[in-house]
Amino acid sequence: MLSKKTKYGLKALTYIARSKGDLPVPVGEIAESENIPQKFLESILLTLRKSGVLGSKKGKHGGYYLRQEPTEIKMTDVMRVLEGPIAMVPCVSLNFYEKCDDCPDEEKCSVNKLMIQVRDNTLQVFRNTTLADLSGK
Amino acid sequence: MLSKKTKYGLKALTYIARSKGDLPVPVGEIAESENIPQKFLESILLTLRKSGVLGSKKGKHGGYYLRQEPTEIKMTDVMRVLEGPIAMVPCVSLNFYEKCDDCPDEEKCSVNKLMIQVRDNTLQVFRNTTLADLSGK
DNA sequence: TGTAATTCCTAGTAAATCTATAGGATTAAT
DNA sequence: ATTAATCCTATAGATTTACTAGGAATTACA
Repeated sequence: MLSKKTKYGLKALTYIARSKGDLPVPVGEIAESENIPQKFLESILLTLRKSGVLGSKKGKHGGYYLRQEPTEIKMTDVMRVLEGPIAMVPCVSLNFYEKCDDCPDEEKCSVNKLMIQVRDNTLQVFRNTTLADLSGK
Repeated sequence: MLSKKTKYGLKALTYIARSKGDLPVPVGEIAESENIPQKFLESILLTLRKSGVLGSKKGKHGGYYLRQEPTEIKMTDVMRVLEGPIAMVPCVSLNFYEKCDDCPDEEKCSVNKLMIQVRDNTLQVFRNTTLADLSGK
């Protein structure tokens, strides 16, 4: 299941991508428009900023803005920041690999084989989708 | 992330599919061989039985057995029993659909569109994979 | 210079979910 | 009878999720 954090994050990014003008977008505006608890959204946008997806400006007329064009912002990156590993098991994760403590031999593990397929298919979707696709730009 | 319940369940099913002979397979044997806590595995196999994937026989020489050929047991069914919805958001689930309480219009929701693609790709894998593929039979 | 509007940061908390464990009742083979 | 299994209910500890609280720091602008 997708966490609310990720869902809210994606909606907020979409909102920012669609917003007109050069002014950074304040959290309050996004929260109200997208029905997201403001304080929660604050913390989400903060992690997106720390990961380099968003930039921010403090103070009056401050807010958040995209650091790249929507066409350059890939879902693989966004999803990894918000949701964590794309793979369903760590032993199949490209960016967050971990060996299973049960499983003596990954090569022979039936779950491993199945989850590699799922990972590859999901990855294909996220690699071929950018924020521009989400926001219709 | 895949729950341990699902992971253990898949491993157990694979083990049963690979086991020779007509005798039902006792939980203790699977638990030991696959490094799964026995009591936990008991409850997992119980839900697989209640859902119709497994049959069981009580008492001495009892245990669990497949109710269909491995080639007939699809991952879509097994995953739905063990893990629940295949979709990452309820508003995109075929078998467990629920409207989002935030989102006023699904048609216009960027998350919705993206998750439909992920769902379809994942579904394709699970529909084309049976227990026979996992167990190498 | 002061005030309002914003991000930034740390901490905490209530609820849900996950991962089991406990203890026995029931059933069947020998 | 004894032994070896499944079946059933309850519960407990750990982790994660989804927030909330409170205020410090920064900036625009009157």
